Amino acid sequence: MAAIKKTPKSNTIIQVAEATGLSPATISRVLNNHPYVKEATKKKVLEMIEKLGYQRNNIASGLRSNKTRTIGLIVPRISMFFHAEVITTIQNILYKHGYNLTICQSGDSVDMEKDLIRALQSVRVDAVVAACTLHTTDFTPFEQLMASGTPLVFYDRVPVGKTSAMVIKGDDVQGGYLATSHLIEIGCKNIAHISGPLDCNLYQDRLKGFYNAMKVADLPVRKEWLFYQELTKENARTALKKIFEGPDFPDGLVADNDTTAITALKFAKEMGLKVPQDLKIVGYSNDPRSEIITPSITTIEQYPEKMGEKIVEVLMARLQHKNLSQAELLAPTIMPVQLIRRLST
Amino acid sequence: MAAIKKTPKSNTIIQVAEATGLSPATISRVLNNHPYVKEATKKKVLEMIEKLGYQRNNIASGLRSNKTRTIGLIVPRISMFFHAEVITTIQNILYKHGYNLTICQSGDSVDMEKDLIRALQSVRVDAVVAACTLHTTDFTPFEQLMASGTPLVFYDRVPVGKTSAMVIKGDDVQGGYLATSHLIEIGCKNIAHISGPLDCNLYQDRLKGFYNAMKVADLPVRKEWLFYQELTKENARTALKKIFEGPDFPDGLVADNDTTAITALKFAKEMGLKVPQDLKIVGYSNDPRSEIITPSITTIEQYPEKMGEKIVEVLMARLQHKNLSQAELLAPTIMPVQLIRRLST
DNA sequence: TGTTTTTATGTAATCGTTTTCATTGTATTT
DNA sequence: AAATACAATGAAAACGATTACATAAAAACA
Repeated sequence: MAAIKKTPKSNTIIQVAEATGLSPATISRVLNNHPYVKEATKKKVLEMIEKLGYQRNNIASGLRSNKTRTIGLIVPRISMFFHAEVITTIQNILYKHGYNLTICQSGDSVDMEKDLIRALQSVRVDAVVAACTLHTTDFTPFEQLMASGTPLVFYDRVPVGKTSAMVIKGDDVQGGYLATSHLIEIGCKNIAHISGPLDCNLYQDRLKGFYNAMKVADLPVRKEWLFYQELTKENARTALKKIFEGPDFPDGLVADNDTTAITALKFAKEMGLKVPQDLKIVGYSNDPRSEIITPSITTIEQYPEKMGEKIVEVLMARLQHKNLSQAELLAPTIMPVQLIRRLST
Repeated sequence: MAAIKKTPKSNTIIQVAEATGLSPATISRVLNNHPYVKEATKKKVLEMIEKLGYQRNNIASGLRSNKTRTIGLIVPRISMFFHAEVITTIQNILYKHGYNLTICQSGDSVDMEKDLIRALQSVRVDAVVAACTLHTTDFTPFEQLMASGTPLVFYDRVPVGKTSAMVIKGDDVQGGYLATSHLIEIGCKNIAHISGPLDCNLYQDRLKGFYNAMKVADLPVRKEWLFYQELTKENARTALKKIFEGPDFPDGLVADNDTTAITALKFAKEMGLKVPQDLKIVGYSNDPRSEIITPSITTIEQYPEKMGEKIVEVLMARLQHKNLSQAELLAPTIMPVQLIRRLST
């Protein structure tokens, strides 16, 4: 006959209260370092907590106080270099502030994203940080989240219209401009551009930057060399095939992510084109792979750590003082980008 | 005079009860699809829930039921390809089971790891999944976690001694063996090995595999070509410098991760050595970079998705039936690995 | 010294569920 | 038709903290 396994009962504030001869309220005050607690009692309580190995139950605490000290984060994929870096920075800083981070991946699925918002809402996170799906055009789930009182900050992939959420984005117009004008400066006259779905602010902006640069240089934009699909390896290949079925070839390519730039590099090699002599390529994001490949790829650095820092800064300001000016809340913060020149150009 | 902003009060089970003329208990039963609820009432309740936009408060639910439907995960870094893949798989499968995942990064710091265990404990996760720090030798924080009743599964980086936790690891002995014997088969006689800290099961095992292969081939192991530092780019460089200051050079290198293999490739290029002619290199983990670099690097595939699936399988078995045999709980599961041959060998 | 203020603590209500127990109604058995 | 089972619901007690309110003790003031 097997012994009945009883779950080891973790001890509570009440155990601590009894052991010290104080009331639960006082223990709670010590835990939350409330000012009105005598130094001696505080010490006594802390010692007892240590002795009993007491661990505050954040679930109970959260229920009563309506604060979970947890931030939810929704991101398309943690395996994307840029996002991994942003997340790590956020997590480290939040940790110092005593907050936990719950990381969720939407996998670029709008439905999943919607589900995740609900899930985070139902665990009552104190705030949400989100980089949207490529295809998120309906922001009502996010609006509902905010309506229920949860602060929300979007980063990188943000709503295109107006929103009452906080917004932190990279300077993608500038990024697109830098990439394109760099190609122009080093002599490209016929530039192709593989961009992403225009639902997404990222690609809208980078495209705008592209057009700006072309206009400044007075170069014509060839529509048949412009693509707006999701930036996967496969899509890159089909786009490249179309571009290089002629009649003439471009001498420069702006790729809106590094995966596409890498694929283009391979494709060029297969076609017997020399990079950078025959074709110059610029990527986007400074993925580690872009540095490692031969030739290394010129790309746009987005400074993910800086963005992570800014996100937490804005978030904490909102969470703590919460008396931010309207202006401060409504104006999107735009983070600088830089061109990293390498051997592909 | 500014309008006082009152937090929008999210509605509760009680609102739903009043709106339907039922008791909170019944609403709760519907929510947990308890069998004893009339089909008609169930329908009525669900409609009202929809209508009111009611959202279950998982904090309250968790407090009462002692189940949060959240799994905690501790991992050194999400930016490591292998872990990112494992995590994504775990998250997707858990999601289907109705569980959330809280992802934490230890940054390979033992102190941080300890803190994270406490943090997860205090949010009362239903279970913890962990890949340890490189330097974790004291497992008492983990033991305490289990003592408090939280199921624990280690994966990849696991305790070396005996543990009552569930363990899922790659076949690193085999991995080390495959890498080494492959080099031997293609003609290497003088093989160097850059491994990691031997505190970690990974490197102990891979080293064991290395020794096994060398022994089978009756090749001598040169201690001055053996390294046990953390596998960073910088450490790889210093190791390589030592190896290649002579008097003679190895013709093969087993690198215990791909970062090291990549660094070795660059180093060889700088030295004017041709890979694979002068030096053959094998890496570990099949990081995407290993495929992209020129020449592409032979490496050991660890099938992260398979491991992720196994982790959830074991976890759910434990969480649901929890009547697993002792044997099943105590025997570590070992996942197969495979050599991916590329141009570096 | 008596009164007021401040500090330190306790009492008890509360957060929103789940769940035990009790109760009612309906079906089944004899 | 009476006795018994079972299905469907409600009432109220948890879960473990926080916190508004009450009270006691100490300090400051008059």
